[in-house]
Amino acid sequence: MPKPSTRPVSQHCLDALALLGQLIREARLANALTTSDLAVRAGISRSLLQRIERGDPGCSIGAAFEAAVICGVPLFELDARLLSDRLGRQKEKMVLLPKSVRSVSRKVNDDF
Amino acid sequence: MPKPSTRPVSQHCLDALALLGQLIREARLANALTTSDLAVRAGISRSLLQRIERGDPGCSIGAAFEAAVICGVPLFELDARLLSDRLGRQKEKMVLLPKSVRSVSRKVNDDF
DNA sequence: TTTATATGGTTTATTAATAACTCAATTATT
DNA sequence: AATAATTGAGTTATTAATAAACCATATAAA
Repeated sequence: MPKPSTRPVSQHCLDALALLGQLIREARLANALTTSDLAVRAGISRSLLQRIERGDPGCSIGAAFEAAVICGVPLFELDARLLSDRLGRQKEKMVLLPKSVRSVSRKVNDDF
Repeated sequence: MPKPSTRPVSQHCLDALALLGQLIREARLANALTTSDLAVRAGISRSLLQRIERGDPGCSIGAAFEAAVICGVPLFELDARLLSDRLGRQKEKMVLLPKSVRSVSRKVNDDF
């Protein structure tokens, strides 16, 4: 028996997870899919899909996103057509950013 | 040594995961946070944060969302202020939906 | 109302994620 | 160019997620 997860999660994060779960459930019903149907299509178990719809933070993000994608829940308000384009533009932006950061105050001069 | 995950994940899903990871990384750098900094604030290990930024589908959704929230990546294009409101409205919508669905063709009459 | 199906909530064995560490390579600053 | 810090990637022990049962309840259709 696995111990229940003890990782602290902020309320805002729990809210976002709950919303995603509800959106998936709503989209599933709108497409007239049973939990079993969607689980099979997503390649996951029905019990895992139930936890995803409940907004369980312990689910793998791959499973949750797959379920969302299959029943048409837009991730980041982007549809499939725009996603790859945005990925490319994002990469270009990243090139302009520093590869790493340093602490602003790194050595205090206190020999006086 | 745990076997590598074998769950199939669609390309669209992988793209969405990669985008989220890049957005988190960009936001982290914009806030001048090291991977260690953000990991500590999110209550996760640095190695897990690295996987999240890489878009690994096996990460827990709670860990990924927490990291995103902390460095200000908007989930579902919603900020914290609007999220709880939308959660409420979503619940109201759900009440109007059927609680379960049935297969359309459920019994074929083939005794003739 | 009856019947068949979907769902919610358990349990347990198996599988994979996670934390903590190490080390090499990059990167930013002086 | 030298130095110090960040990052990337790999390893292993521990912990938790997942799949697959099961059953009770709720739900939709006849």
